[in-house]
Amino acid sequence: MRNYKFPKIPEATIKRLSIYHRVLNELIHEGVEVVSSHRLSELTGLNAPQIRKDLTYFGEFGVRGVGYFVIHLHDSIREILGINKKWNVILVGVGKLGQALLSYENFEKQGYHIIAAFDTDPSKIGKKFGTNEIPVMPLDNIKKIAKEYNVKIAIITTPSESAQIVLNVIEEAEIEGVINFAPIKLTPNKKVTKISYVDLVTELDKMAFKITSS
Amino acid sequence: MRNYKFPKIPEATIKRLSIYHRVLNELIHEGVEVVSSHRLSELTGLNAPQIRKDLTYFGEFGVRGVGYFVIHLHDSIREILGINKKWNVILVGVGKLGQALLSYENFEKQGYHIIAAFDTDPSKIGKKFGTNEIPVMPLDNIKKIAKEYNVKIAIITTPSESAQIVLNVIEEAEIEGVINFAPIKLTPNKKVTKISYVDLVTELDKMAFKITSS
DNA sequence: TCCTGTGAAAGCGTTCACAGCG
DNA sequence: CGCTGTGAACGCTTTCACAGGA
Repeated sequence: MRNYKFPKIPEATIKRLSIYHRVLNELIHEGVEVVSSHRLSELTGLNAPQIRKDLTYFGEFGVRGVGYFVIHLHDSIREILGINKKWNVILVGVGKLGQALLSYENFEKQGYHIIAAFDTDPSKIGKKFGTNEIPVMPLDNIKKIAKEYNVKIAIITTPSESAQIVLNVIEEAEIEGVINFAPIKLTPNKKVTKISYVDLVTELDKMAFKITSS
Repeated sequence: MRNYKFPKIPEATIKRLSIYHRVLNELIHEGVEVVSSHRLSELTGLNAPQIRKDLTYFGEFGVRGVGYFVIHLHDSIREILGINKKWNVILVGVGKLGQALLSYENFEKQGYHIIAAFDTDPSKIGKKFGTNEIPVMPLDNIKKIAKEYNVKIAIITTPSESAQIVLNVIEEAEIEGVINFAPIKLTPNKKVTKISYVDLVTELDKMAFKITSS
């Protein structure tokens, strides 16, 4: 397997790769075989030199005078992002938002399989959610399940008060990546732990500012 | 009212202001009266000069040798972001994710009031969701409700296929800001329309990359 | 002395013009 | 000729060291 530990890839480039990947998916379904950076620009709203630059961080995927072969580029991006294989994921905090994510079909479509959910509420344990019938278990089981299913990513959708404790448990289970929906800063105990934040109120605040200041 | 149309405020600064605001909220509840940029740094994980710089884009809020008065800074940020008043918001697309957001209490707490939800599914129309009993209406009502309640922000949680059509309707209703959860690029018809994207699969893709490449 | 405010420098990401090649 | 690949320039954001003031 190729080593993609390049030194200076902008975080924003990775985000855009994910978007190219989605668009290429659609092009494949439409039967399109070749696409230019200009066409990708139209489809994504990003500009063409940006797209070319992003791609060349990882190699030369295009053909000069022609463009990019859709399937080849799609596969290459999958390999780069590491999504050419299934990822088993767990979710902690089966409130409304957690339940919504357990039913979110795009995760499964993109190869993210939520293998189990966890909650402290006894009335939720044993229940199943989503079309995949994802079972809810007590937090004690996280370590066992994570080992058994090689889980590397966890989603936290607990209230803010519980999120740090949950993170501790998650790190105990050797899970490396956490997507945190709780609006609170988490402090990892291990250096390897990667935490990303999805902050819904912040999104609204940014929008409020834009409207107010325009 | 002061005019905050400053020329060169980084987008990232606005996001951080939202975070400072949240932390200041907590400090107020703890009865803390004064806070230094160093302490804010600990609480947010951002570094202290960054915090000072962010704040001085908008004025001088601190006292040298002392720090920032929590309540004063909190109020100032509210005014800057434009969240010193209630915002009426609508949500379009009452699927699982939409329903979860209709029940998301942090919106209401922060002054974002979802006034109504909209869907094309007749079986959903007339129902009410969330603790605030938010009613679901047909899309035809968007314009009327938006006018009546002075709605400036809409949240789109429809499937990708419907999102562009919904945006068109939203723009008809003179709504300026859209937070789009559908994983598709939307093309606004008006220059004033502001669109922000919350892309859950992209978050997972970024995490997959980080883990794979580490 | 302490902590904020800030200009200047460094660092980083994007844009551009064109070189390179089918 | 067309479209990719890319070094260099540009512009934006963060960092830093210290000036400024209670």
